[in-house]
Amino acid sequence: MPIATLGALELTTLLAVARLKDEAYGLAIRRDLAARTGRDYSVGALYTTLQRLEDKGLLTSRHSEPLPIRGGRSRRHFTLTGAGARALREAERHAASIWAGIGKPLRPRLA
Amino acid sequence: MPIATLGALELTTLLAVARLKDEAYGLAIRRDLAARTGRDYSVGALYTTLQRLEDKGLLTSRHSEPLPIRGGRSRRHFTLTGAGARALREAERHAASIWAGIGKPLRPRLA
DNA sequence: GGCATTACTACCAATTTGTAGAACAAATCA
DNA sequence: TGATTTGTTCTACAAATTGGTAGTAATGCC
Repeated sequence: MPIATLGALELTTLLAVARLKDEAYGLAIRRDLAARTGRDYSVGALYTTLQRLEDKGLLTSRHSEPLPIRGGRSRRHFTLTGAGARALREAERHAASIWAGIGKPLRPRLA
Repeated sequence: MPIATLGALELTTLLAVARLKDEAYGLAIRRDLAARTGRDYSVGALYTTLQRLEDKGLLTSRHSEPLPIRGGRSRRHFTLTGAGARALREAERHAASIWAGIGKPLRPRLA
């Protein structure tokens, strides 16, 4: 069996969680995804993915206290686990590896 | 219509073709993939992918003359099309976008 | 209380992706 | 000629990932 390789949406989602830190809950992640990728992922697609990432041990979640704002119900906050961080480093290495040796015009600047 | 997003193997394959240039034919691509990714893709997986990429118009192929070496039968050589190059640039932008804002600690040695 | 808003769950459908591996083809070598 | 090497084609499938819909829950506002 392969080394549990991440799907495209899984990687994007994991990165969104890493980026959003304390603000990493479902709908915020969904907004981040939309902004980054230019497309809307359905609510179902997102939560399915988050759940799968948690099942794989790359994320954990906890429910927050409700907030005193309109619609401020409890949010499910996600955090990277150690394995999640490792998976990202692994993904990074993989990206660097497959892009290596590709000429400037086609090469990404991951700065 | 979204610009037919590339699968993981499709992207890796496309990059291998870009890198190998004149030496981009089936089995050489397969060796490159193995070296880059650390895993062996089956012959079927590779040619299926190459065929898909050609169907999508991202690659073209032509058969070479046989070579005067042992087992030197005609090879099917692949080249990037304009659309293929564009797809790579698109993939590059996408990668840059999803990785943007991710702190150094998660992206250790990025070439 | 009733409504709009924000958020998550459950369940299911469908597409995409990757796989195996045998068969076929053509070349040199002995 | 027959063995060996390199290379491609085919087919049919298995599994993983992604996408969608509808429903439920909690909150403040009026």
